[in-house]
Amino acid sequence: MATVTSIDVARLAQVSQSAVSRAFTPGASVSHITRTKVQEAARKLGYRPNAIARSLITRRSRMIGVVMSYLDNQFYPVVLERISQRLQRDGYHVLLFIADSRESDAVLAEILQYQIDGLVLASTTLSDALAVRCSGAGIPVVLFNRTIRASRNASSVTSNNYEGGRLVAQHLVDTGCQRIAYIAGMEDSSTNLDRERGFRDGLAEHGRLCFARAVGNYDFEEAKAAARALCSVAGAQRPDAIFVANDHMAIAVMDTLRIDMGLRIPEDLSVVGFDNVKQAAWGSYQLSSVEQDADAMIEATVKLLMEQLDGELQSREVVLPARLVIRASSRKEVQP
Amino acid sequence: MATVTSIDVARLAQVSQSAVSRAFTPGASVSHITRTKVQEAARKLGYRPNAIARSLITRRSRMIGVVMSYLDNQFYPVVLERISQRLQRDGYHVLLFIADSRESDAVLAEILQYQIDGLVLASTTLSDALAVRCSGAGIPVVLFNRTIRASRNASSVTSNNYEGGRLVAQHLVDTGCQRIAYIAGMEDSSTNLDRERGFRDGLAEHGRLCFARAVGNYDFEEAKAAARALCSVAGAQRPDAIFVANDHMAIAVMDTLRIDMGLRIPEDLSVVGFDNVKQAAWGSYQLSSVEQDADAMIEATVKLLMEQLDGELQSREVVLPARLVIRASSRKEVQP
DNA sequence: GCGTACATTGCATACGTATGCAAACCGGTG
DNA sequence: CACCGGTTTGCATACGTATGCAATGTACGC
Repeated sequence: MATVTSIDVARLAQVSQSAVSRAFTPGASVSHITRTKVQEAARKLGYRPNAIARSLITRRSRMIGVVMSYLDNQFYPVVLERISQRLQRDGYHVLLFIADSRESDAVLAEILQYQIDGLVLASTTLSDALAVRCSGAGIPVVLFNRTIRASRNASSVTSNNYEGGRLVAQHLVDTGCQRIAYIAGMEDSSTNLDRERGFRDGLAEHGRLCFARAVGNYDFEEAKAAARALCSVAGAQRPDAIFVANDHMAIAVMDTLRIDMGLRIPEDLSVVGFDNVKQAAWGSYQLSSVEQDADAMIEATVKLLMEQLDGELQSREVVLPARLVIRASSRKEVQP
Repeated sequence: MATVTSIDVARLAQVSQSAVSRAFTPGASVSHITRTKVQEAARKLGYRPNAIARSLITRRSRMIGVVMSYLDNQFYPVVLERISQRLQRDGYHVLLFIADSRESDAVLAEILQYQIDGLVLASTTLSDALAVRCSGAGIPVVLFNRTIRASRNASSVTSNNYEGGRLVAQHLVDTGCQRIAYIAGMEDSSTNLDRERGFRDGLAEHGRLCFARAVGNYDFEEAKAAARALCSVAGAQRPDAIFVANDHMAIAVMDTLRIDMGLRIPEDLSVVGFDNVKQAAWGSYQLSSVEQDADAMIEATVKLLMEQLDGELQSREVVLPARLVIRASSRKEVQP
């Protein structure tokens, strides 16, 4: 019905369609008088420039594809919220894609048809090949909180997962833990690999080995099972510290240990997570955790995108510092 | 660079551009042989139909705008995730908009320029006027988890907030609570109004009045302050039950009561929330809560959108049943 | 008054696809 | 062979905007 175009506005304002277009283009060559005439007419008709048509000709959609999965983990909703706001500030918008099933690569192809100006991949489940393909197709790709092996093909932003893992090892050793275990996320995700490697190296620096290990696949229920598996043994065989690959799982672990198994944290067991999501600070958990600076990561992501939009073709890997936040879920006494 | 169009494909496949278009349109008039020739050529060139150009001519973008704010509240990320998946199944995509600041109405105008086929408003902070304007502009609008006064102008999907509030009152009275308080969300949001009204009516049915009231504005920190305000009084003046307008706040309240104020839940105080987010079931909280059936709400939302896309102009209000899930945060003993 | 530099305007075209219409084709029947 | 119904095809145009280019207008200095 009310599909009013620039031509309608032009007619009413007694100018050419070009003039209307220019009136809505900042910095275009239009006289003040024409611009106001056009704006007046536009207001009268309720005219809104058609972004689709504009995209077609400018070859810029001002849309950024954001791929996520796993919004259960509170880290990601926060990222999504802020990245969206951040992009809005620059006049970009987020075309959201939730990746879950195995066939998501196929479906994501659809989103690429929208001529998005860039792509943020924040999903662990998506194939590396996809990132390579996109970037090969000339669209800027930034991997968020993950990396891929063929790194020449895409930029990435992560926090220093390796160092974070190392800090945790250091902390647990320093506070006198003897049997230090690890609950992994998705085993071949880059975050998990880096965190675990840093953790093991950190232990090795003190001549320690990882006492036990289980896999939670970044899943709440699997993490509970992993905790039970690790701790359903006699006291001397039980870990006295667990590093869990992210907070989402660490919270599941804490609940299981305390409520299902009657263990005290940190008296019987230190627990440390990763991400420092808001829930880690909740009074009932007070979870020690490695902080990822979401704002800095987002700022870096947007910066990388914009650089590549401006033609800087080379991809970069940004690694931001990680910081251990110690709370009440891990012991504090320093070993003499 | 590799901007390969239907014309390129046509040339390679020795057919007209029309044929290419038809080869990619399900149910179009093309011979099998042509279609395969085209697909072959398309594959060879890495051709992907340009959705922008398609939208321009079909006047369907297959994009649905989704407006959210407040992803801290775990209810919304879950909704966003599922609604996105649900729409993807039907070949639609989500253009995300995060509303926060007061000027968001202006920025949202941008999103409307994208010729979105429909709009889901799941943000309490956005003005009613906006929904009316959009719907007036002929684009289907569904309000999710909220309603507006001028309801003829937009469909809405809510759970039965009124009944939910009533159930909570009933439950608290039944379990012998005497001084029943309420912590409100945003005071003029429809969810808060309905929940509170149902709650008060439920109390009134038993000849009770709301014992005390504070406002948390659906904010974590404000909810903590509200809890402190209500409970920093001598025992006999302290509520022995609090209905909190949503789980997000209820968890803040529980932490404050238990940890900052040393109260026991439910022995000293029953706490009941609303939404039944996943965290309510976490072992450390075991929060009794009114369940909103997110899947049913999403299904209804998508159904409404599709109906209106098919030309059914009339708007409808869908109200889905709410159900009280009783856990350990509220007393169980039934009064004789 | 003339020439020049510059700001403003309109014309025409392009972006990549979908689709109405008429032409071409195909197979079968009389 | 002519004819017919049905299918397939290509031509031409449309969607709504941006922009290069030439044309027009404006102001100023000589």
